[in-house]
Amino acid sequence: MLCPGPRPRNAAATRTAILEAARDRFAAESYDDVGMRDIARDVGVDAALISRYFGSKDDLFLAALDSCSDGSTLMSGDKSEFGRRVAHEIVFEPKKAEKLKGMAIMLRSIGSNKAAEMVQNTCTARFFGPLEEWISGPDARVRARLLAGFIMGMSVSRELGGGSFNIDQADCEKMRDRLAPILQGLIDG
Amino acid sequence: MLCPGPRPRNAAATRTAILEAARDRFAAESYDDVGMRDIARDVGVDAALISRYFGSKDDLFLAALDSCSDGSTLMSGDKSEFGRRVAHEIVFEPKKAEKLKGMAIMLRSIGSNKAAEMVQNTCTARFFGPLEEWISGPDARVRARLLAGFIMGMSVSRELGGGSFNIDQADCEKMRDRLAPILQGLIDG
DNA sequence: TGGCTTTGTCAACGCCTGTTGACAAGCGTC
DNA sequence: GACGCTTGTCAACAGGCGTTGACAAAGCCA
Repeated sequence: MLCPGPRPRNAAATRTAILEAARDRFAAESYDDVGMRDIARDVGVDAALISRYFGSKDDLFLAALDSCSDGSTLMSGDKSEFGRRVAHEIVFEPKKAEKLKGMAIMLRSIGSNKAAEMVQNTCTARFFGPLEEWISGPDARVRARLLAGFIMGMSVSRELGGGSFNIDQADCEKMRDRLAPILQGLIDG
Repeated sequence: MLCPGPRPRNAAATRTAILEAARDRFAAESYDDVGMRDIARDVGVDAALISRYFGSKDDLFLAALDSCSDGSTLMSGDKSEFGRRVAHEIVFEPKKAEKLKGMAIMLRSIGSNKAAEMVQNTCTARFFGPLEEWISGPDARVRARLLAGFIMGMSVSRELGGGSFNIDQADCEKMRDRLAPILQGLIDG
């Protein structure tokens, strides 16, 4: 998306472009691996401009995290179909789902000392909390934690497999069909 | 464990001490966050010595990973008790379990570009593979992936909660009791 | 047109990193 | 004791990082 010639003067558009680039970068690489100059290059802008618009790298990271849709989008739709729906997304639409970009960012940087606290706070406020409320019923907190753990765990498992589960289409369907009732069981109580 | 005065001349012991310190560091912090000087300070040695003994930081990381007991220790014991045993360890003995230190290292650094490939290879060779073999039966690969995902996911979930599940003792027991049959179900087929 | 603010670029700073080669001291052997 | 190998230390390097302040140019307003 880089164009020759000077960048048009449009602060709002530039700011948005930076934020989007940051979101993509942080969803694909860890906090430490993402450099201000990388993001700047994506946008076609000087790295100094990011500092001016967003303050520090931490602030940019938080802004990127906040700009993602929260876990509540995961909870939209029929509650009785949650298991099948989420299992399908996990197995067949790994990161295409824009709704999970926030989770991708958190998973990427959970290991980084500099980002851990920000990630934990965001996760509690925008993922664990809403999920727990939405589930409701007895032991909601326990079930929410198990649910969140399983969902994130499958993402990690795929990541550890090098970006895919390394199984064929038929096995993917089997995985989905095994996963769905487990997730649904945690929803139903 | 730092002593005043010069370090006694004992290459083997020093090498071992470096390896142990590296293992602990990498299990607690990401590849990027762990510095050669940090490890050196833990051992009470100069950072240059690590380079001489282990080559590069990558080599040290791999050596630390290799020195951990592999996933097979997770599979020791009665297969029919796997669910209860592992669920208990996950909930009540998070990282005390030395047997999971290798997994801790992998989880810490899975997000880092520089460590990702090493982690993926190690994980496949020493965790996914053995688990898949051990499970056996129909859809072993699918069940192994789900199992591994769930186990790791609970570690991530705890990490995202700031190092604990933030639930009381009674809820911990409930979590264990819900987790156990799910894991066991994946073992039994 | 002349000034003023906004928007973006550029060069540089200080800091931290992994790694290297020269140097010092311990220790066994002749 | 003198040699030589081993073990550990020290200082320095090159490279990358986030951030800063000075500067250039664009657009707006009088």
